[in-house]
Amino acid sequence: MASELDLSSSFIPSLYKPAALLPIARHRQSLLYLVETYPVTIVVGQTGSGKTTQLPQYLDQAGWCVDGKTIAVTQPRRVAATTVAARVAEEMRCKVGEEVGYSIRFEDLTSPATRIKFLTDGMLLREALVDPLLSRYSVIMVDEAHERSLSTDVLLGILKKIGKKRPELRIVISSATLQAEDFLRFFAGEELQKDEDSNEIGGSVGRIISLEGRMYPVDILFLDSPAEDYVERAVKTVFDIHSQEADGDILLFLTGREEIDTAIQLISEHAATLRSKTQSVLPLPLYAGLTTEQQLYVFEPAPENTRKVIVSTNIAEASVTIDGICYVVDCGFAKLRAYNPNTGIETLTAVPISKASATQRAGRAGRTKPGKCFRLYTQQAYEQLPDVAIPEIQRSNLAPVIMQLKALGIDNIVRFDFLTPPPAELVIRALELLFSLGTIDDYAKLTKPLGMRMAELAVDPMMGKVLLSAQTFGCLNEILSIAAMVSLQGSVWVQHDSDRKNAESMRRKFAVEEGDHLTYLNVYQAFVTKGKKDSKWCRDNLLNYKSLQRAVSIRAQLKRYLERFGISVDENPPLSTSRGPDLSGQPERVQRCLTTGYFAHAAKMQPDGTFKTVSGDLTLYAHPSSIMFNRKVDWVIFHEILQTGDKTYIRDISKIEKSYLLEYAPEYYRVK
DNA sequence: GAGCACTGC
Repeated sequence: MASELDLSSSFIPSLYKPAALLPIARHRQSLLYLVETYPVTIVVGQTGSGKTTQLPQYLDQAGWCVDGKTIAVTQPRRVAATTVAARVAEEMRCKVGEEVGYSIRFEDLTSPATRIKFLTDGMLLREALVDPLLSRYSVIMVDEAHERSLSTDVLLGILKKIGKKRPELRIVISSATLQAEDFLRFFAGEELQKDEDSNEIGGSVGRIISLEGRMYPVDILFLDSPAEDYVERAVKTVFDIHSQEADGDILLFLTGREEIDTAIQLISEHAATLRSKTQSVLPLPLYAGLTTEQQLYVFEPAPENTRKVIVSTNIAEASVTIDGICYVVDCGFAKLRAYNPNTGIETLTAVPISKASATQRAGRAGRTKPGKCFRLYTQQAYEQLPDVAIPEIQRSNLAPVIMQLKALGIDNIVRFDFLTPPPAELVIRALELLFSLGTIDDYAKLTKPLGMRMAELAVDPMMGKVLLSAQTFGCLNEILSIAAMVSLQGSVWVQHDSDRKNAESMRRKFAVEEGDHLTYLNVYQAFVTKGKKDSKWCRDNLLNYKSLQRAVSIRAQLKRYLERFGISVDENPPLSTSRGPDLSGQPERVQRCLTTGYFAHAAKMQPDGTFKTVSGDLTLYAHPSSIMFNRKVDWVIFHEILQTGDKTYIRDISKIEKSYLLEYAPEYYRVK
């Protein structure tokens, strides 16, 4: 899993530049002046400018942490928060957790001495639940804001609100060039003016400052005419580079696992035909679905006389940085998730990337010396790409976001100041779901205590409702484990293409007739008892050790929340599933309890083995990863619905009785 | 018979 890919400690030395030599050092005085003078500073800085590591230290030295205040620096990713903290701590000659610390879910390495704190932007939002004005921070720097992640966008809206109430608070936004003015305009509102003489933009609210990066030039090359098959064309390009260009590794961007496997295969086949005298080629896959060990190969130096060709998804665009890349081959596409508010279905499809993405991909070739980027599309096609991708907030299921905003005291979602407002249909759909779950009332206010508690739990609203119903069904212990397993999002089993049959029989060992949820419960129970939390036991059973460890942490955290609500968890009653002795009708309780949250995700199996939604207008397929794949059932509820290619799949499926739907969602199913 | 990338005290 990418989130567990923690390689940076071994790579810090190569990234090290003496701080005084970083381009940002020349701008120290101007930066401090801007932060001193204006509430908002937009820092445009390329890779290697040192903004993330140096600016917080300048601010600390300039006195922004006197009287016990802290500087917060947010990151969209956990790995970034921990590794940047480690580097800054080293520069400040302290241990992580002393003057410099970080805070991410399950790990809080901060202390009363901490003056610079790195944290995920999601984490800062959680802090705002307890401290709505984020009063302990004198400066809040939002790094990588141009990525426009869901939580970054929510955070920016919240910060604008807080800024009005705390004029002394300083907000620093780090952004790519393309969006800097949008950010400033957002914070400045109508007050922003453009000075035609100096071409400077600003007002009393803020200013933009640009820092040069430490990048080498990258030559961009386009195709003369469009490629018919970009995977084939990519492989041809790789070998053209190999035979005609100087030493240096190649990074090839494709959209997904299937394309990557095909390309690796083609490259291996062709490489075998090369004359033995020439330098050889080593193709390596990189995508989030690989295990950590498999991902680590891309960081190892290639053997002598060997050129690495890393074939990667978008993960190498921003999340994973590999040194030594001199050539980038860019297919021009990426798979993106989108949410259809009319059907409530998520889609995962390959779409053309933005100009900003294309620039970011090309930049991956210029980290160690001048490089080249081969774009597998025409310059004309490039000109037609959108400047930036549609932000997540405009293409996501907003139920969790709206629940969070309401918990932060923002009840009027329509009037909330978003950087880019989400489409009305998304907001309406989310409000409808929250209302049907009992999270909000007729006035769209969070209900007490249900809605308030759901917002505090770190799970999506449907599962939150299930957790908060579990006590009345007498299956809280089981639901806690199930909720933790479902939040692993499919990473319970490791995937091996080689022995698909074996994988299937391993899965069957844990399979439960009632469906995926109780199967997960079985796996979890086996892991904490028989498996003794043992990595070898996991390997033998093709289970993902790191994921299951994570499930243990998530479960413990959820349990702590529930106990804080006064809901006690009895760990003792014996578990029973259809595999074990059925002592108390426990599977049925779990099935009933799941229905209280997932009634809107119900489907009925047809004679041909496909499923139909309650309204009957959609044909759904059980995802092949489900225990319900190729099985006979009647009614089911499911966790997720996802359209890929021309089929719509449901995942994490459990059997229910039709009567449960009417019993637990009478309003929702009133007329049917 | 199959899946882009992230995240939550």
